[in-house]
Amino acid sequence: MQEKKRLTLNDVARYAGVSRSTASLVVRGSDKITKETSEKVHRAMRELGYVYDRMAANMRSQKSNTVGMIITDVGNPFYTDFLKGVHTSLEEAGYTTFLGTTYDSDEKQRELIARMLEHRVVGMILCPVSTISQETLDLINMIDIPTVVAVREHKEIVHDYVGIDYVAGAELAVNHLIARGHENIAFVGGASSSIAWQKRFEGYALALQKAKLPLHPELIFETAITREGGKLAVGKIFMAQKRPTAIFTFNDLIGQGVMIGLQEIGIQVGKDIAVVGFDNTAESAWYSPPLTTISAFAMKLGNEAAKLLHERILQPLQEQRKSIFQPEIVVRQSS
Amino acid sequence: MQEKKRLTLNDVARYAGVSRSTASLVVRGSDKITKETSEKVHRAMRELGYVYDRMAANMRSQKSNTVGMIITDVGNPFYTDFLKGVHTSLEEAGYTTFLGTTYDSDEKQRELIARMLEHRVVGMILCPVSTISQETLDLINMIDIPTVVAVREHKEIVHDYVGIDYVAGAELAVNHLIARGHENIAFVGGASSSIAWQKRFEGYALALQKAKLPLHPELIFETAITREGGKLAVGKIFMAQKRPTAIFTFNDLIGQGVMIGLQEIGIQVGKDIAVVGFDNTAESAWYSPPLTTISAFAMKLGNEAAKLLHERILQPLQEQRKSIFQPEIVVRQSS
DNA sequence: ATCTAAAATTAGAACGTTCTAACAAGGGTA
DNA sequence: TACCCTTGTTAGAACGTTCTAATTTTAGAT
Repeated sequence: MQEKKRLTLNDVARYAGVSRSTASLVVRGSDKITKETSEKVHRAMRELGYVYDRMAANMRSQKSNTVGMIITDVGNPFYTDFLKGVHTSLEEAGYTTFLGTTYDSDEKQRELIARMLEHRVVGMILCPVSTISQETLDLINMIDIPTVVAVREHKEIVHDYVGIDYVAGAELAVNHLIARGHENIAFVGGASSSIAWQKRFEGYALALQKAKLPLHPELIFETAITREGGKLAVGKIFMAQKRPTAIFTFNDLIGQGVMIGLQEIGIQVGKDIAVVGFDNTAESAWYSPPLTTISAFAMKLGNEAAKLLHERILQPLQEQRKSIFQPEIVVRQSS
Repeated sequence: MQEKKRLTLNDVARYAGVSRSTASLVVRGSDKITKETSEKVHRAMRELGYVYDRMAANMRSQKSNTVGMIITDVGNPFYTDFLKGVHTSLEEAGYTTFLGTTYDSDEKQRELIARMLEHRVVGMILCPVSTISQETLDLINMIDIPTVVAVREHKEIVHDYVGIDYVAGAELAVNHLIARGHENIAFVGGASSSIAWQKRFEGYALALQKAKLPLHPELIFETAITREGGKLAVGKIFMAQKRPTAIFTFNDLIGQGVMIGLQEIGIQVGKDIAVVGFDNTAESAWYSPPLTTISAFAMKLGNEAAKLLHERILQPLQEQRKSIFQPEIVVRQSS
């Protein structure tokens, strides 16, 4: 089995009758090269079937055009929307992206960050896991390349941040329900240990307080962040003494699960009970009834994250930036 | 602004009092290294904050652990399920993955393949766009690294293939509807120019033929492959003289759109009319009514693609393999 | 002590590109 | 003619690692 040697710029140059340096300038599209030389070299590349070795180039020039993108879960529509936003923007700007998924594991996240750094990415977009250990926090703050943290804020992290105002979003949702005349509003889903939960809870409590309504702790239900979790919660909700007339859920996924659970026991969503979600993932418009929700602009968020990253790569020394979107409520038939 | 020089293995070696070669062996976990030396070096790395340069390593050793993954659309749940399968399996096997999305553009696909090759990926998983130009076909067949083509088969492509038997799947769906007593079964969605459509159509026609039922061309509707497309089709379906009592859709996305469209005009899915989808994406179980569908095992498909790729990387010279899953029907309330 | 084989370490070339600085060719000016 | 400037091209070092082959150290046997 004879090893066929890899074609290098040297081979191309020899074939075209120029020096390797010249060939190198040609592949990089330098304007110091005559048209004829350029054509000669391009023809040689074509005829030999040359493939540029970007790794060698990157290693020599100490540059790269790859960025790392670490998200939580490709199964969660919010993150896929976000991913889509990031990825299309980055691609437009000419970057190639490494994908990493943590599945909310702190250790996995550390591992992925390390790996991205070893690959000499030129920047990183990071959706942190929900509960970060001190060790990981230190690692994140030690990252010395442009990095944008997205979706989950953490005040001790020094990098740029892109996210939405969860407190305002939750307030918006609960205000909407209050305006519809509801007084017993449940808050369903998520884990109270995560910052994302705490922010939403803050908005929930704030809205009740401003409307001078009591906060009933027995109307707070924690669940797994899946449709299944939402569906299972329905049973618990109707076990409680205090029956809610409206439900605000941690996100759309859970909202959808709750709606299904309710329908299964014969409760009509939008009529017997109101449900409001959070995230505005694409599917929510397509449920029956369509789910009222708080738009988190996942894709726009992704675009913005990519934009911030790109700008920081071009200008690494600017001060920390935070880009926080104001959520909007999308009223549909579920409430 | 003083440039701080990058830390290299040389620095680590000097600090630890060994040679660079030894340090190199340590980072690679060679068993020829004494425990003490290894510890010395590791301590040095930790204390200096050394970051391994995998690109330099890859370039010297002419190896790499990155693979390219080119899919059509992160917005399509089938592909995200598939992506999840591929990605988790690859990660498990120790690869780092580049993500590329074509949005079904032939040119974009060519561009992405070229870029992946330049990055010296060690293998590639490719979901081809629906209509491939000859130029792209040639490019794909010229790829000289392990490559697995997934989801869309193309008989002229020489690489390994992972997919499902679309003909059998469509037949399964239509048989199910026939068994339920339906005779006028519409086939809705997709573009007849794509192979994916033709295969499904073949199964659709075959099932009708075997049941000695006539095929009504006026019951075939092409649409965009989105929920919107499915919803819009509903109007057209009821404009036709021949009213179907059952609808087989190109995929779940369209099936979901069709269901919503039907419900909006007051038709009860599962009672007045039956709908069967294709793909079995996670959402379909969560619609109301839950959508009967053909399971394409998107995630399993992804796992299998990753497995085939891994095996071919380890053994490049084996003959072409095709792994074709037999679909299964998942009967739910929509039919 | 001496020899030998095995084990651990090392020097220096190599990977395929880019970078630096130097060189050659041509054209304008004095 | 000599000089300089500009434009295009090039030789050889450099990037940070691994590889090959050689060297040193260690351990066991005599």
